[in-house]
Amino acid sequence: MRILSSDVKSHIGEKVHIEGWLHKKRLLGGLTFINIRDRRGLTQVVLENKDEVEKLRGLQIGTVLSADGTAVTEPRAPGGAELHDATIDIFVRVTDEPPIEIDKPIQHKSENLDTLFEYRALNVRNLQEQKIFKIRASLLRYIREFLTDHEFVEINTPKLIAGATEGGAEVFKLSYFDQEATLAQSPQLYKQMMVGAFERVFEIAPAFRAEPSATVRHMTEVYMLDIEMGFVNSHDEVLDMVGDMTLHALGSAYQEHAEDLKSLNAPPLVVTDKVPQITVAEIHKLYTKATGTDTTEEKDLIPDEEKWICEYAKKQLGSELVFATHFPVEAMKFYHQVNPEDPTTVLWADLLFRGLEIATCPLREYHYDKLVEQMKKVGMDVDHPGYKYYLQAFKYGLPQHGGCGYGIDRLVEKTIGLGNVKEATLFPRDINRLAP
RNA sequence: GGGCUCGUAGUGAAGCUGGCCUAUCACGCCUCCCUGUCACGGAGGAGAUCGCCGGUUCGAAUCCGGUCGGGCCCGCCA
Repeated sequence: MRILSSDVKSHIGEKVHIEGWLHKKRLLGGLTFINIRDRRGLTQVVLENKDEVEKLRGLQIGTVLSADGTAVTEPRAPGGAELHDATIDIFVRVTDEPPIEIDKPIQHKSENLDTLFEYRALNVRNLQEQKIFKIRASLLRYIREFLTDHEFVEINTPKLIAGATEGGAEVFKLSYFDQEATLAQSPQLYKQMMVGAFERVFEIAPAFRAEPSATVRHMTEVYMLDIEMGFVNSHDEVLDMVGDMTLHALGSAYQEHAEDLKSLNAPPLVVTDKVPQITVAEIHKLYTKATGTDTTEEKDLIPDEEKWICEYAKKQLGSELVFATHFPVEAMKFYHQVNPEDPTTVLWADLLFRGLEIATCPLREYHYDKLVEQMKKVGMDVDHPGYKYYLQAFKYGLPQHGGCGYGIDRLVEKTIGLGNVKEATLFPRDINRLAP
């Protein structure tokens, strides 16, 4: 019966059987230590019998094996327990020398990220590297937990779609039998349609962007959390939901992974009970005053401004999370709702975290006639199959609604304090990389 | 797409104002020694036509041109 590494200490005095990968060997002459890795971590096994050590001759790290031995308490052992009088049994012999070392910190210097991804299948065997993806899984779990608790229904929408969905980002085109199809840049239109059925929906899925961006914050395939909620009376209701969800996910992950985050040099989390809001116009004003670079004419926030306002929010407001609200109407998308109290702005906010935009959270235009008008204004074909089914939902009744498009990769990157969104992604896709 | 920058054993780096480079170091690998290691330690060893092509030169890892491949910033970006 196999037991796992973390359970060895609860079987002291018993003969136990463990299975895993050879993670490290240290031969000290008459005494040999090996570390066996399983899904929980490492077990130190002591081999004193020369025949057992000889079984490992020529075998490399990664060899799959089992060990049978007596679990003993040993203060000198990592974790306080280890296996003695062990015999080993080899399952899979690995004789090729691995191209990278996995028992030492994995290089994350930007110049070496290419090597990181080249050997991704191997470097996630590094215990530190694994933590990134366990934390990612936890963040997703807490997000699902929060949304489910708030009566959101998780949906799945198609990624193969007919023609252009919207202006903006470039789409990937592909042949679909005798038609042309595109890969979805976002589930935007579908999630809005589903408000008509479920009121509250969310989806966690990849989105595809054919932008030739070569930066530390862009990929061509990104994991998006999309949320949409109906019957909202104000933009703040949406921002509160997204803000509270983020606080729940971050707070819980920071608690669950306190040690992991510390060992990854993640910065301590500085947040308040509610995510503070600052208008874009105010940010431009503050930034211009502080740096001398005039951004008051910009319609969006420039990258340096995003960094600056996050520093400002942390120092002045005690929060590393901040909403930049009221984007100017010049930057609006056809489905955004113009601010009824100030037609020069739209009810659209971006959630910024540690210097980076991680979510965009607008209130939608929900009146059929107004929406059609806004679409026609930007030259969209409302009869195109990409839009006509979307408009059906509005024609037959959608309440006021809003939501967000939320970059999961960016959230993970910033939570851990990594420098590049690709480091938070197992198999990143960018202009140059399509494999592994 | 524009600008800048980098390419040297399996990995990470040094050398790069030309010759002392027959290319250095660390980790990994191989052999041997070592009974408490945990980035074990010690002795020895193998492993690189210095991304590729061409040029300048008596001589190129080093200078020049081209090319291929990375990276960073800007732009683009539901």
